[in-house]
Order: sequence, then structure tokens, then C-alpha cells
Amino acid sequence: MSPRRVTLADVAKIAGVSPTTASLALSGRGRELRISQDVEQRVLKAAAELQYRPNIVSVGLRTGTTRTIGFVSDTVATSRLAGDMIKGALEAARERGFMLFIGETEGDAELERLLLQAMHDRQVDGIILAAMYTRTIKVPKAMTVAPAVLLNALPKQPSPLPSVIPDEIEAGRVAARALLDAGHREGIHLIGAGPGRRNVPAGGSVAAVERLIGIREVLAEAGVKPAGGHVCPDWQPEYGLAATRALLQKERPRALICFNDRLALGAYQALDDFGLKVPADVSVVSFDDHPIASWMRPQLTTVALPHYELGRKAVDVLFTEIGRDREDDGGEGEVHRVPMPIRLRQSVASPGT
Amino acid sequence: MSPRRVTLADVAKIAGVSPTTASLALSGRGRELRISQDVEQRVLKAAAELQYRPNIVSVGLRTGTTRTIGFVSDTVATSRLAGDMIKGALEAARERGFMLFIGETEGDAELERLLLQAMHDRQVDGIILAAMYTRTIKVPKAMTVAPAVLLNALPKQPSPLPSVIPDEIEAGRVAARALLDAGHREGIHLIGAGPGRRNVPAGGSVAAVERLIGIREVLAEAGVKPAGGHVCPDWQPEYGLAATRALLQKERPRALICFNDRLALGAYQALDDFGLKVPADVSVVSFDDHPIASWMRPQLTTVALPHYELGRKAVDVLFTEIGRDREDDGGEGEVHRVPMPIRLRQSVASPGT
DNA sequence: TCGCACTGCTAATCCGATTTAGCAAACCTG
DNA sequence: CAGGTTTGCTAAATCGGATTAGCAGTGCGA
Repeated sequence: MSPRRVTLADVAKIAGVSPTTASLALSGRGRELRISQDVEQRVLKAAAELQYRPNIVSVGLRTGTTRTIGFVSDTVATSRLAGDMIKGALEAARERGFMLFIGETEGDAELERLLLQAMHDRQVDGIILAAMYTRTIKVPKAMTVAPAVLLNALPKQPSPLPSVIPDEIEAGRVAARALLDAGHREGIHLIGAGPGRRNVPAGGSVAAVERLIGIREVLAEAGVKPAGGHVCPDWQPEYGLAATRALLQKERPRALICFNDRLALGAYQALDDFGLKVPADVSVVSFDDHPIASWMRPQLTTVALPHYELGRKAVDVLFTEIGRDREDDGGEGEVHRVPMPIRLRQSVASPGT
Repeated sequence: MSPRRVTLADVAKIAGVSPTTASLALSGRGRELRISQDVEQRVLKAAAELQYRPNIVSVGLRTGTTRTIGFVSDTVATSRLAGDMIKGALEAARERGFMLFIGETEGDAELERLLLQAMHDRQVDGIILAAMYTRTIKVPKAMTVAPAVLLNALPKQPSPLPSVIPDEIEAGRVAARALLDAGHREGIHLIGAGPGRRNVPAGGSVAAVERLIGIREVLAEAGVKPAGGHVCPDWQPEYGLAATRALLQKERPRALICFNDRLALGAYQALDDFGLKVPADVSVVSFDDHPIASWMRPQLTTVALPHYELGRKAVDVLFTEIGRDREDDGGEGEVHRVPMPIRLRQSVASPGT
């Protein structure tokens, strides 16, 4: 069936040289090791004719480098959000001739251990450990044996591993500024967290904490106080609906900052129930740029999670880790923050007195 | 830094035997090849103590099997829908101790070639070629050198490769039955395709054709004629909105069969615009079970794409391919159809005369 | 006591590359 | 023209296992 792969030995035979010479010529080290032009050309020609491709498994065994990186996540593949993260990583890896192993732990530490082990068994050159939503994680000790990067996650304990995360603080600033720029000064309510610095859902979500910091900072600078805040235990539509409904029963907000798009979806429904129009009566800004954000009516202005860029960046950082001299294990890993761009759509308008 | 991996030689030395013996004992072939109980135990003990793990790269070189399969898709990782497909494949593979390489072609044939090549260079044991939405694809000839399976796709030309696809015809039947069971007989409109067998969007979508077949079959059996059908060039919310709006300007339907959930989202908006309530005035059934289906109000009854099961099934089929004697390349590949379960929610009610 | 079968283990080879060490021929040099 | 240098290439070792062929030692029958 499968016609045996062409090996280096085949190329060497056709070119009439030894495998050693063929290897040298193909790896470009021919010059350095005094292979003649003539022979080099013969080898190259033979390789092209036979469509020779080196067996990476063999190279992996000999050199210890498999041109492969492992991408382990808690549950990335499931969420659409993170599909783009994988895609970014995939493309960045491909540009360097690397492939990606993927694995899902579903938050199971034992499974995580097994997966990392399976990847090491396959001699991956590096590992990206990703979280579905930005948070702090316990770094498994298996992570220290190979170059590694945390993606969308920060180490719970001090660790030499670098992290790549979205710049949530700046995102909070940007969202708040969007409302200020439209002229909002009063009746700004937060849905999902706030108004106080400590009013965040349990679970160690970095997004809640940092978005809140950014929002509060910009509002404070403008001398504006959020009119209220509503912590939601889970950032799902039904909680956004409930929180907004509760709010509307007491007062009439002029603007909502929803902590993600699903909450905003619920908020839209509540506003609709109360006969309020977005953005004429109430402006809404949100975070994530989930696909539904552009399906909602009016389309939602939201600060996007840059999943694709996060994935790319993680690979970039991993490659610098791989290239780095693995000795200087002092110090903490650097934290790389990827900008979150705002998508201006139709859900924000001036308060119109 | 990284303490050199434990090798078979290390285990052998500790156990006081040759690497050959250690290999035999560990591979379980000890009995067959007359290794004494005593020695076997010593080896096992040494391996456990050292936490020995065989280097799969080495095994791959020697035996040609890397316990790895390649998952190549046009753009699967991006779509949330398909995240579950990967997840199913991932789990099924993991249960057998296999890892997954993933790659995205973005519909680029050249990129596809390169990816398949990169996977073969890494000696994958088999390949799953997946499509984001069910359709017919041209099978690259590189696919014939290793065991392979088409996922969510059918071969455009006759091919020995097996396929795994959702059972869209039965899904169409199920959707139609859901309306019939609720008592609907009249005013049933199709949004997205139909009413005639040929009224499908361009692009070779298997879903449109087969769902339509199933729907028409069941309605015909019940002596019911669809009141109308509206082909949408793309199955996005805005087209669903437009089609439904156009429909409502002419008549008042009693039930809609939307060809996917995004169309249904648009339809909901149009119905709302016309002051019609779901399901009191108009029942809606749909396909896909996209996450938004359970966020919509009322929650949408929809026939689910079994992505997770598709992924699992593809791996199952791939393993039987791998196990099969690769000689009998006669015949066409088998087509495996995975059932699509209906999610009964709140968007269907009896027509209430 | 010789020959044979069986038991229990190991030496050697192989997979397909990379890399080190080294060899033969040509070329200088004084 | 002997001795040293350079040029151009190759043999052999290596990576870490799996696999094949075979080697000692024992037991047994004749």
C-alpha cells in the first residue's frame, strides 16, 4: 500500500554519496564542513526528485527536538471564545514549522498530569497551559521540565513561567471612557460586579477584578461615581436579566456596563421588558465581543477579548522561552498583556439630558 | 535543569538485567518469551521506582506507530460548534492513549497539503479530515497513504474513505414530527430552504438538502403541505429576519421550521416586530442547538448537531481503519450517520385553532 | 555419558536521521 | 621529495527502544 517513505539513505544513493554527506548538504552545513558545490547540487537535486522529507520522528530521537508544542487547556476547545485562541497559536506555530498537540483537562488535576506526561513522552519542545477564562491557576510541577507559558492565566504561587493575558485593566478603562465620551455622567450601573473594588464574584476571575479596577479608575478621574453595581454569581444571561430587572424596579439607569456580553443579553431582555430602548433610554457597553454581540439589536458595543492574538502571543513567548538559556531560573515569569480593542457599535448614545 | 529522562537502560541496570529483558518484561511479552516471575517482578519494581516512561518518539521510530492521530479541519477550531467535535475526538483518543495533532486549512488546498505532509512527517497513525459544516469535499490524494476518516464530510468523488456525518435526514423528520405532534397541519413555513426539493442555497450544504428531504417526507406522509419556503443565501440571523419579515407582510404563519438557530434568532426578531408571540401565535423549530438556542426567549426547540458524538465516532471509525488490513482497497467507504437528538424547549405549542 | 530439548536470558541489529572523529588524496613548502 | 596542511568525503557512534537470533545451563532419556 503505502510506498515506503523516501529516506536520507535513498537520497544519498541516488546522489552517489554517503548518508553523512547528504545530511550535511541538506542541512546547509555543507559549506562549513567543506562539501563541494558539485556534490551539494547533486544531493539537492536527488532530494527534490525523490521528494525527500526528513522523518521528524527520527530527528526527534536524535536531536531531542520534535518541532511540536503542546497546548493544554482546562476546556478551551469547547468554548467558541477559545477556538480563536487555538487558531492564533496554530498559525503562529505553523509559521515556524511547528505542530500543536492539544489536550483538555476539564479542570481535573490528575488528567492534567497525565496529559502533560503524554506530551513529554512525545518530546514536545514546549507547552502552553491555557485557561478558558482568565484566572489564577496552580502551576503543575511537571511544567518546569520543559519551556512553558501560561495563557490566559496567572500563576497562583510565584513561578518562573511567563504569562500571556488580555489587558483587562485597560479594557475596563476603555469601556468606561466610551460612556464618558458619549456624555454620560450619571446613572451608570455595573452589571456583573461592583460597585466596590471588592464586589466581585467568587472563583478568582481576573476579568472581574481588573475590569472593575479600570472602570473605577477612569470614572474616578472624571469625578463620576457609579450609581450602582450588581454582583452576579455567574455571568450568564439569566443573571444579567435578573440583576437588571431588580435594578429597574428601583430606579432608571442611564447606562449599563455589563461585565460580559451574555450578561448584556440578559440586560437587553430586562430593558425590553420595562419598555426601555437601547441606546436612546439606556446605553450599554460590555466586554468579550462574543458572536452574539453583533447579533443583538441594537448591536452591542463591547471591548473584545483578543483570543486570536492571545494564542499567537503565547506561541511567540514560548519560542523565546525555548531559545532562552534554561539556567537562570531566578525571578518571576514576565506577564505579557495583550490589548483589548473596543468594538464600537450601536448600543451607546449620549444621555440626551 | 531537566534531569535526563529515565530510559529503559536505567531500569535494566537497576533490575540487574539486560535492556532486552527489561523491554520484554515491561511489554508483557515476558510470559511468552520465558522471562521468570522473579526477574519480571524486579523489572516492574525498578520501573515503578524510577517512574520509567517509554519514550514514544523512540518507539515511533522503531515500530512506526506514534500513538498519535492528526485532526485536520477547514476551520473547525474556530467555530464553537466544532469545539465539541474536537472534544469528542480528544476524549476518544485519550481513552486509547492517543494524542491529537490539530491543524486548520482554512479551505486552502495548498495549506491542506502542507499540513497533511507535516503530519505524515511526524508519523501519525491516522488522520481525521473534518469539515466545519456538513458538505462534500475533494479528498486530497495524500489521504490515501495512511488510515483516514472524513468527519462531517462526504467525498466528492468515489473514495474508499469512510465518513462520519450527522443524520440530517432523520433530523428533518424529527423536526417536522415535533410540529405535527403539537397538532400543526397548516401554515407551516420553512425558513432557509424549501419548499421544493431543489430550493436549497448554493454551496453544497448537505444539511439543507437532507433536512429538507426529512421534513418533506414526514409532512407528506401526514398529508400536510408546507405553506411556503424561503431560501436564504446564507444562514445568518439577518437573512432569517429578512425572510420572516417578507413572509409576515403577506400572511400569518402558524409554525416556522428554521433551518438553523441563527435563522431562528432572526425569525424571532421579525415575529416580535409584528407583535406575534412564540409559541402562542407561531411555533418555531430549528436545527443545530447552538448555544443561543437556550438563551433565546422562549427557549428554542431545536434538533441538535451531535458534535461531541461526531468527534468520538470519527475516532472510533479511524481505529477500526487502523486495525484493518490495508489491502482491500476496493469499494466505497462506509458512511456512518450519527443521530441528531431533538431538544424540546418552549418554542412549540399547539396551534390552538 | 552423550545427545537433545527446554529454560531463561542476552548480544546484536534495526528504525532514520545527526554528529564526531578520522581517512585518503591533493597540495604545499623548503 | 619527505613531511605537513588542506580538502572533501565517509565510517561509526548515537538517540531509546523493539525484535530476532542465539547462547549458556539444566534436565532427561537411552
